[in-house]
Amino acid sequence: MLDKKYNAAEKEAKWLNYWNEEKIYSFKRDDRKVYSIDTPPPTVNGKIHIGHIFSYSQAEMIARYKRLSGYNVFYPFGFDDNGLPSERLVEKEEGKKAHEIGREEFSRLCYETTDRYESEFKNLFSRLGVSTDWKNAYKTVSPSTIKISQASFLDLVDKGHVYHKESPALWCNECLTSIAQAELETKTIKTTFNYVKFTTVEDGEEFIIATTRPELLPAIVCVFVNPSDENRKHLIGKTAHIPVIDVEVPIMADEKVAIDKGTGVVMCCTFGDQTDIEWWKKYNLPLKYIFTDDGHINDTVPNYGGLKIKEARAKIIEDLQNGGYIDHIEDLEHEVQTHERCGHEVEYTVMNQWFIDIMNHKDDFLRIGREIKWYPEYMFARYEEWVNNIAWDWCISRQRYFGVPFPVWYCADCGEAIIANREDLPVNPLVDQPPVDRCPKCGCTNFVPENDVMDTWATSSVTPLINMRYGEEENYEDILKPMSLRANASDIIRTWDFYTIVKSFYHFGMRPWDNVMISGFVMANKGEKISKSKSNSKQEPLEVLNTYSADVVRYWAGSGRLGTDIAFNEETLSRGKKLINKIWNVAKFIEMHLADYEDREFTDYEFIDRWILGKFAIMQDQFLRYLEDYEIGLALNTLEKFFWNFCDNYIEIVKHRLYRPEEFGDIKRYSGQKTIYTLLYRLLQDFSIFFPYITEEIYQELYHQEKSIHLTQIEKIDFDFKDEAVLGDNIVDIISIARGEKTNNNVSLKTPIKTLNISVYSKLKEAIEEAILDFKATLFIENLNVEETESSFEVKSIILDLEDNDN
RNA sequence: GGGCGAUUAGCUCAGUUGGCUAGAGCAUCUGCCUUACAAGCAGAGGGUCGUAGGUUCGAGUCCUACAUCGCCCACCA
Repeated sequence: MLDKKYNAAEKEAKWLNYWNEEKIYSFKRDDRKVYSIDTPPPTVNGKIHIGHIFSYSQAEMIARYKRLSGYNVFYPFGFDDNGLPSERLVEKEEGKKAHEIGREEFSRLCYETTDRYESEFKNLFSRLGVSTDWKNAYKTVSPSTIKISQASFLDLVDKGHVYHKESPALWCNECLTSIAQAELETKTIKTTFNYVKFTTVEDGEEFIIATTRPELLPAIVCVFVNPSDENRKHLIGKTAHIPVIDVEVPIMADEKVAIDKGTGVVMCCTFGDQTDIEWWKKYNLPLKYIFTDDGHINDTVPNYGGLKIKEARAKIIEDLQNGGYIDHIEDLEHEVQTHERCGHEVEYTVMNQWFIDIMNHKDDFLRIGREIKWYPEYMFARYEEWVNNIAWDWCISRQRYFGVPFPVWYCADCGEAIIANREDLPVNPLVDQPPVDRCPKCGCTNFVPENDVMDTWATSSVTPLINMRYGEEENYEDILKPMSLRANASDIIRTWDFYTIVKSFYHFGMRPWDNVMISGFVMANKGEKISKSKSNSKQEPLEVLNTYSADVVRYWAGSGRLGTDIAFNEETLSRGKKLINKIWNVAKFIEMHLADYEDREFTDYEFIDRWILGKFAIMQDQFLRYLEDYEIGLALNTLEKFFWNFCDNYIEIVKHRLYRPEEFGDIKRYSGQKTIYTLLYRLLQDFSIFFPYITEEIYQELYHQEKSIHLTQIEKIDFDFKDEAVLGDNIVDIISIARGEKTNNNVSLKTPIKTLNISVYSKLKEAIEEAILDFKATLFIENLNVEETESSFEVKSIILDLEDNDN
């Protein structure tokens, strides 16, 4: 027997435990088709926020849908505990910087801390009802993952897509590491635009350069004007004298200078921005690098050495002003590039870095991107735009500690890079010996290890390889190449999706997955994104789960259109709560009427039963079509709408027949029983995608043919009652009008109708005659007069038995 | 500046390839204890579908322009 009230907390704990013990979601190879999902390993940086709940739920529902559709679902989970986010977490918890703690101890703390958070994460996601096989869970710093990540590196080395080079790279002087273009976040800051007077050495002509970064004056190597700039092209070929710094640099011509921007004269420093690097390469300019790694001016710079970058800026402006070299200063608000992990402005540095070639294969990445089906389709445009706009190869080395080490040593004499052998992986060059005794180039016997570790994306971009156990003897390469689905939020299209495509193309020459499903964001308030740094997410996932139950939270997470942002909305949650409650109550009602029910072949359905079965068939068709397009929210909406109609109209009509067999006969009652038995089962299956807990509870009480409702399969519909679906709706319309009449008279719906006069088209008349007992019982009709008309229908008059109501 | 999306009832949102009178929930108002459910049920009011043009027999839906909001990118001279 179902309980009178549904106690969500108790039941959810019970079934979660049951699923774990019975291994309901475990993955085993069998002869079914595999549907595989590449799930984002959440970054282990301390907090799961409500946004995770949202986007993971959506992919999870697809896993359940595919399972119900008969697929063998491969749905693993991972934790991204590798790299800078974990390091920052540990630094924050310890209140110390990594270099103060020491490399070895720091790594130990990273492992310990991430382990602790991962078990919390696991509990939270399990609680949410994530139907993953935890046996296949991975971490991005485990030995097996390091092995695969290093193997990926070796494969790319073999294929010539990796190079090691001294090259300008983006540098974060807060995190003390190089970073990749994808890790940049733009930020608006207030600064000043300084108009500095320069002069030509040849004839002392004054010209002005506007700059926001005067501290770069000591790094100036050249001045550019546009060759077609009529007012300034006479400067080309002359020499510029730099005030205060007192150096001379050539004035050159380049088309890239915008005549109307600033003063039309640009200084080129090494390096202030992307264009500087381009010019530096193009014209083979000298290198004057003036910053230290931790954001100071180099000691070699007179007067400014040792100052922080911003201090130097202030001082040089002051010096320029004192010397009369400032024409004027304007306030300016502009966007700067910052490191997304810490929010600090990035600089450029030149050092030895490992790069993956991106620029030479953009066309391939676009082609592969087009082979993948993107849901919603327009998300492909974001990918395409990103690929088209990439300006750098992918710098994968990080001057950090906690991550996948490069399997590389260098010859101490000649610098030749020695790469590990594949069979020795995983290796840590800081501990392990190189695979050769002598440098193959110069023959010396001294080696130094590579200190850098890999970018965290270098590893998370191989999640399909991790999932397929790439390079292992027992692997899933045959079933996961490609995987069926990648699911993630729109913010990591440019990183996770893009880099995974890059790697998959280089390793296998093919797409990593067939489909990509992109979810939107949870907004803190309308139009305000939840920010990692601002922590403006007011809803703690665990608290929300405790308050509303997992099923209800999933109702919220499953609503809305795919790819569309959503706000955390109490109203949606209370609507979900009501729906859950209604499911419970109707199940109780149905259980009550199935006490003597035995399932057997039966085709002699009553008209009203055929109506609701026909309505269900139409709904189910739409429902499944939405799910095929990964439109969870629209599918749920369709299902929900049908369900309320089922409760408020069908059940209200059929209940009389169920309660009073003496009046209607056992066969008519059985028809109703069979209908509610069939439909509740099918509804539970559909709802189980969204509400795994309550559907399991009801299924186990009422049906329990399988070990779990989540192991059942949606069967094809073998009935076709399209005509009844339309005619029945018209009958319901008439019922609604008659109910309205009662309501308008402020009387109970039980009030008898003395006489109901209606006129209806002939087919509807036949239907009403067929459904006459149900119809009359539902409205408490004493006398019914049905007139026939050409088309349409009308309620002519309703005479209520008001006296009866007074009793 | 470039790309993408959004704009529909007081609020949150559906509205599929153009097709009868534009829908739902919440909120508001009016009723109803009805042998599952008052956390319920039955009703009512509420919209010139962002603006202006265009295509069409017909436009919330397609096209163009504009406005507002959001996201991503570029912009450090």
